[in-house]
Amino acid sequence: MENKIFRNFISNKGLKLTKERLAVLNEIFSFRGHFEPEQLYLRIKDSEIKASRASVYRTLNLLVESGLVGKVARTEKGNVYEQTFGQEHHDHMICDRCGAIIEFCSQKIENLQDELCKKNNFDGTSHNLVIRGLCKKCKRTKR
Amino acid sequence: MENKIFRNFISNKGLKLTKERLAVLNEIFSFRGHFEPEQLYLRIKDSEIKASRASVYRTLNLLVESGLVGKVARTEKGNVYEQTFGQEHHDHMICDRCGAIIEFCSQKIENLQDELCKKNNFDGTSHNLVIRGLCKKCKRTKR
DNA sequence: ACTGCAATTGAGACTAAATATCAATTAAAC
DNA sequence: GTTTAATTGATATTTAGTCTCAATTGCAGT
Repeated sequence: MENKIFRNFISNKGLKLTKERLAVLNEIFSFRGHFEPEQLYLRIKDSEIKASRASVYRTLNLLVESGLVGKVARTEKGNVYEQTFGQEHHDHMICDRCGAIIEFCSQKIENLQDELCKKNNFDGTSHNLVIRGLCKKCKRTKR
Repeated sequence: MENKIFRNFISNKGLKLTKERLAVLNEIFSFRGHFEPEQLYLRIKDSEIKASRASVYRTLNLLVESGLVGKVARTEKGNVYEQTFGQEHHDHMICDRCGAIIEFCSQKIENLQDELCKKNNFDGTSHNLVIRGLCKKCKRTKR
């Protein structure tokens, strides 16, 4: 399914469907959860159909543009991504010490956002909410 | 006022109140709005009491720790900061077409976030909410 | 299937933000 | 004033991500 969407996206943009791009797509959709580009590259480097670090980064940008992948956040260490196709919307809490990511969703917050958009005459299409602080574990071992 | 808070913070941590640290503090509180470390360094480099790039970065971290300065976001180019002392908290809507930035604040959303943190045993210290879409003007002139 | 060609790849160079190093300096406690 | 640990600054280092460019490859047209 994501495969079809990607083919469509590529073709609409007049780009080429290369094995490297498919390798990146498949690797990302072979698991669930968050990932960083470098990790992704290391996985692909050891897989059947390989792709270089440059191609991984390039494809990642295409996938974000296509809507199949989303940028969760930019941390001290770099970008964190996740697949967005077929996933329910959710927001994130990120631990500043250990980097743990907690997902949550709140229909109430969504509703309030819609309300605020109306009030400001803004046609909202997406949003990104990140709460930072210390996770359960880290707040126990302060400092 | 921020001066006093900073002196307190420094003294409580058993650190030294150096002219370089004061130079950074004063430079930041001499204007309002967002800023990037490099810009800040360039301003300080040309001011009366100078500080090196390294000291600017080091002091910036101290100021964030003290709560006088907040990290607004981490962009592709680096961190963006703002003074937080004496400023009201706000979130942003960003227009995908013209880049317009609309500030808004909602106590209801803040409260819901606090609630969610409690529920997840998360010690939230800051949050960042960005809503993207089309602003008033741009949604009128659709495509 | 063959051809032509623009898009793509990969290895490594490059960029830029931020941190680390360490000898010289300095704030501040006594 | 002396002592001492914290701080500074010039520079080296790190690291995520982009750029370069010759070699390769997908694909449209025939």
